[in-house]
Amino acid sequence: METDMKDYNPLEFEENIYSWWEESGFFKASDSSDAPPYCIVIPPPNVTGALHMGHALTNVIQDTIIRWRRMQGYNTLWLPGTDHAGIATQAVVERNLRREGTSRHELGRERFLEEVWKWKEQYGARITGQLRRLGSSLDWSRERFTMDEGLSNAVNEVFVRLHEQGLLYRDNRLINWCPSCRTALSNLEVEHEGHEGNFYHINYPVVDAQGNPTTDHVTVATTRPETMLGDTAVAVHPEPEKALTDKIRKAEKDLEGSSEGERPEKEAQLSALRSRMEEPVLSKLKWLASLIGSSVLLPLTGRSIPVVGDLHADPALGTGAVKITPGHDFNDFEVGKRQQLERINILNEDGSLNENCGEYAGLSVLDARLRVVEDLTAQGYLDHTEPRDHEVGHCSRCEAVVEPMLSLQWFVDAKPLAEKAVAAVREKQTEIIPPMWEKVFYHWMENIEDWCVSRQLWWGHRIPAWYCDHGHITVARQTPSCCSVCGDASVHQDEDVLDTWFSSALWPFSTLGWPEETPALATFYPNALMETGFDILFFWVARMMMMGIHFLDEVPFKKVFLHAMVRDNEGRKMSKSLGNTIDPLDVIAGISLPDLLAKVEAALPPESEKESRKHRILEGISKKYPQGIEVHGTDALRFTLAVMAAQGRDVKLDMARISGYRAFANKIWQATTGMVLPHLGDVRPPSPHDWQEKLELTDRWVLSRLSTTVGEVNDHMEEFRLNDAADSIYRFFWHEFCDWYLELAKPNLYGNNGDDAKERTVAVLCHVTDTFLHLLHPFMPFISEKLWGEIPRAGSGAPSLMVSSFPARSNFPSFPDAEDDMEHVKQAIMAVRAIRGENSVPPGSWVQLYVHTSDTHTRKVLEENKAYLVGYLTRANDLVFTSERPARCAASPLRGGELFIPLEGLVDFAGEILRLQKALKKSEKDLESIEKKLGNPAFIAKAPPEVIAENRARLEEHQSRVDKIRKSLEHFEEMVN
RNA sequence: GGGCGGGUAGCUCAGUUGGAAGAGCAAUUGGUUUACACCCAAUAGGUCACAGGUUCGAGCCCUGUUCCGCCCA
Repeated sequence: METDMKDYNPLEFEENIYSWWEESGFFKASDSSDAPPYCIVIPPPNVTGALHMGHALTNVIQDTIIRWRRMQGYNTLWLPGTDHAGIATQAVVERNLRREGTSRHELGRERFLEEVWKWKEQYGARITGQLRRLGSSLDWSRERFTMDEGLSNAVNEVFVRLHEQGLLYRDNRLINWCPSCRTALSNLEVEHEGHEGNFYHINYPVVDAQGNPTTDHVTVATTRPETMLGDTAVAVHPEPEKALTDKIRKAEKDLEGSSEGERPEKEAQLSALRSRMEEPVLSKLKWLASLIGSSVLLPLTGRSIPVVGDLHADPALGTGAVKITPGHDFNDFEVGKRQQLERINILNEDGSLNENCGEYAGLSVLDARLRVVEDLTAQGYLDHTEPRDHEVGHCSRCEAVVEPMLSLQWFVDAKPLAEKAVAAVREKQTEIIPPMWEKVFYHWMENIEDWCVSRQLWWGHRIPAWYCDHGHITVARQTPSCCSVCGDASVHQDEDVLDTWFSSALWPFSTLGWPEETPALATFYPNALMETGFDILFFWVARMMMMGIHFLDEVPFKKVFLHAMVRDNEGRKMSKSLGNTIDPLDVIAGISLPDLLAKVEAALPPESEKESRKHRILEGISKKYPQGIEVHGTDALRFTLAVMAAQGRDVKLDMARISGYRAFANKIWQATTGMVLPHLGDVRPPSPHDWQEKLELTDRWVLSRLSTTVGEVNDHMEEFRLNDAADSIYRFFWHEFCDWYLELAKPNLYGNNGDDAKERTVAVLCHVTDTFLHLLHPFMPFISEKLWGEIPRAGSGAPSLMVSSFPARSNFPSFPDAEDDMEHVKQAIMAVRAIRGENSVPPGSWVQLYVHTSDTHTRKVLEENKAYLVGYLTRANDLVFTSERPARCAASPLRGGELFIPLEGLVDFAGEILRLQKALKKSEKDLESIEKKLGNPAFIAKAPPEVIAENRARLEEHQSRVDKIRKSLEHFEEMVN
């Protein structure tokens, strides 16, 4: 061994190894292999972002699965790429332009797009760099970007075909509008949040046949009084009495079937309903119904608007009358369609009030709200106000309040597409893991609404639709020379682009060459797996399913594995504006506190540039990482994330946990470089199979444990239980191989047990290490590759661990008898250690061991392994088998015997008495519970025989333990007296 | 309002058809014996949120209560 391998320093070799893998072409998949295909396409990260821990988690899970499958002999393809992320990217570049004192409008479309491409090149490279640093074995020769030519063709093709099939249309409808991004959004891009607000009750005077206000009025209530400027009707229920009667009947039935706990609430609901049937409420509702067909005066505007009868007005709620604003409310829009009401748009694109609002034009929504309320009060129209929380939609990108607005946009008719996707999951053509997400998937898909796909942006796939001066639409794959309807040559293309998710929906097949019939597509579609966070189940998975099935008649992937969200250690979602995102690279390579602070500050979005908030965020970081972040290496981070892959919804990241697994990596390094490699020559030692006849108990034991571990790892991986696989690996290596086998091997390696013993032990060490490194590789690719490279092997082997064969269960023997016998040896050693520890026997002093046993097998095992029971592990100089209890001894029960250590002269006996009393108490408690169980006739009658037998054996064992400890205590008591 | 997930050791979390409560970190005591102090040995620490139920047997299944979180409307 060279000296530079003395310490585990991951930064010294991780990057070099990655470059070597990549240059050697080990990541490349084949389009023409006989091996079974296994393909994962990466969920493309946002090109202008930087990867955070969430991305690290998803990539580590995918890479671990891919590496395992590759080693199993699959033709694996893990396809990399990035997403152009329309709104997000455009916003970042625009912000940068503002800083430079210009804007996209000043630059013009073409030059602006050049700027965005520059950003894309710069930040795209940063992301692929991060992916490489995480060890991701991606086939970089197939890297894709959603706006590549091929993928753009796929987008056009899909747009045109959907249009031809009548599944994509243009319409003037109510959409979600972000006044800050100045674009339409889909429902999914709006996040709802509760806000404190007021419920304003406003009186609309009834007008007579001549159009003059009367003294009567209809009261409506709203949390958004400014929208009244766009009201075009007031709706009331045409048959309030009947509606209430139906509701009461239903509530009564509901009450009958409800549980004790629900009862009070249901009773309250029922009595509230009944009170609506009492006077004067009922008369008031009936009077409202009688107004249908007449009109009310809309205050502040001078307009008269009709009173319409519509079931949307609920006689059980409020005044029974509701204002209708078809231009700015989704429910009202539907009422407006039914009642053929006028739609008035009251907003400009920037969210201010437009010319339809008279004197309020130009005000922001919030200012208008204040002014409207002020004027209503002054003019006596405001009945009263009460506080009320209401839901407000926010843009998921910029957090601005989203406004429902009338707009001409493109929509996908999603229902028919969704039906096929639901069927595919029901029929298990695609399996969702964990299965609890199936329900969520079904619920969303079965209630899916049309998808608004046009965006008023410049960055993205320009909509392949052209308009002529006569208002005709031409949708085409190539730029048309004239209108397809009237032949007019004056056609111009739609200015808008498509929703980013429109192109990501095609990702599982557009990346493989579709619509061309490529060999890659034939080989790797459907993909084997889609692995991603549950938060984009709808954005990605659902839409990929819809598009994949629709255009290729086959599901895009056979399995969907959804992992948890990474949160900070307070359980908050990682977000740049909170400043709690961690760059995985900083965990890998470490970062000083000043550097970390500078980095976080630079990443904070401009909204956080307020000093106080910024200060708070930075202070939090200083508190959480007072020393910055230490070096952990990629392998430690990967192992931690793999262990955390099990969690359902949240992963709270704990730096101490990562350090713990770095210690594991160090342990692997130390054991391999310090205990295994130094004993290997230039030639690989023979396999333990060649030593079959001469294998000792300890050898057979460790080989058997290894075999079990191999089986467990494979089984857990099949079920996507990465955490259990990682745990098996960890426990075997540290707590079985290192804690026991390596220690037990020392007499053979360093002592005078002869060449055979040494060579045999080296053979086992080499074999176990080699196999273990294979198991470890998918989880810790770097350290495993590095150490494996140091083991001598025959010339014809694989060039790299990553392309060698993963161990299968059948390759190794299992020795159940050795595992059982080994327990005798371990038990005896642990007993000596416990006695020494608990009695504070001076570490330097040597003791004598006595074992009393009448069981011949126990005696044989201990005798044969006597060499391990004495010596440095126990600091015992001899072991003597005795038929009698020696005097003045500490004692410990063994299975099938008892162990004694004379304490005379070493310590006083008080400690030993205390120790025995504690042990007795524990054993008695165990014994009692087993006796109780076996004493129960029902247990004997009904429990399976093997469970009964197991408990009988335990009873016997505990009984004997208790007897032995009691005798020892008696012995001491006699002695003391 | 509808739905989902969670409450297990001081902390972060495992616990796969119900059959002896686990890991890591932290803690206490002792230890540099020739792989490792990123270590070794020993020890302590849990009414598995609460209340019922099913069962021979419940952390796990059922019902209810409560607290936390998320999603949808």
